[in-house]
Amino acid sequence: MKVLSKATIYGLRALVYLASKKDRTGYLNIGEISEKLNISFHFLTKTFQTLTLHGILESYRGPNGGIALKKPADQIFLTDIVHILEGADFFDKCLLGLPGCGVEAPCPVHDFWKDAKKSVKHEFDITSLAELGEKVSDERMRLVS
Amino acid sequence: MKVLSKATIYGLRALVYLASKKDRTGYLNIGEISEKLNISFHFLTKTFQTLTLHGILESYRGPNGGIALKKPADQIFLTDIVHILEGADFFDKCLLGLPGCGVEAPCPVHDFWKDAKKSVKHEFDITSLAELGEKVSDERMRLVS
DNA sequence: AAGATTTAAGAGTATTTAGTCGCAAAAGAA
DNA sequence: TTCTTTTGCGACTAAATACTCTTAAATCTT
Ligand code: SF4
Ligand code: SF4
Repeated sequence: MKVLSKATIYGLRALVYLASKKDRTGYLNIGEISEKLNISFHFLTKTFQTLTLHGILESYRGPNGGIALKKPADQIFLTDIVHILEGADFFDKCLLGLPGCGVEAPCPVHDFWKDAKKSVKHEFDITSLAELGEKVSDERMRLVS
Repeated sequence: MKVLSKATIYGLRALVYLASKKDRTGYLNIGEISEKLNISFHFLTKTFQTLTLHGILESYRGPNGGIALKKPADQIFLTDIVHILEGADFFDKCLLGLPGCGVEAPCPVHDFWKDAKKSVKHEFDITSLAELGEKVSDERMRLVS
């Protein structure tokens, strides 16, 4: 049950890492993040650019530059990230790949799939980067293999 | 939230179609299925071969040959299909792509993701091809765009 | 036995996703 | 001004996924 692309996975891991460093002020260096989380620097940079473009991050070039969350971490939710990195229709996809999920005649798995999506979406809606960041720092959950 | 590959999607659609034709006896022609469901013949054939190899289907060559379910449709569940076509670890994947889901230190989304997977798995466990096939024939739900 | 039908199998191609590289642009430091 | 640091951006390469095509093997029909 792989639901997220690598770009989204890396972006999320990096954002949670960022949120877990809430004490540190200023910008966080992308090179450092990519090293700590063992993610390709250039690949991560591209994802960050997308997030910057969409108002999740703020970036700054030059010495001591880097990225920072543009809003408080408790105001950024998984749904926001996923809609940006996977597309606005992320939660509107048919399990059987049929077009126009929900709008036209439903496919035979409709009955349970619409509920499953709804419940996952709800979790994504209420889970903030702040919450995940705290879990990482408090309960030493891992972000890296 | 795309969770299934095209091979699995086509395979499932075809199996449900097959189950919906429970009145028809003998083997069902792959060419007919691919035409009715608008799926590439050769692509579908390969998926069917995998399913035959794993005891879901029975195939027969020559005139009036084709495929048929090897077991009654109410004894084949979505979990069976998905484990064959997507891999036995289908329900053991980390949302953040970390290895060893559940066995080692969990990732920060563990709390809700393990429940989400469990509940989807439960639905896959109890949903049979017979059930889906009946929905297609009785309630004219669609299997094709 | 010869020919037609239909699945099996494997090679080949195209598209998407993932990852890499090089250089331009912004900003600070010397 | 010149050099260094660091993000922005586009081109390039690699790998995985999604098809497509050709030929072989099994089976029936005549
Ligand atoms: S059925 Fe469920 S999955 Fe298929 S189209 Fe309707 S909502 Fe989407
Ligand atoms: S956390 Fe959830 S998703 Fe991540 S490894 Fe543990 S169970 Fe898997």
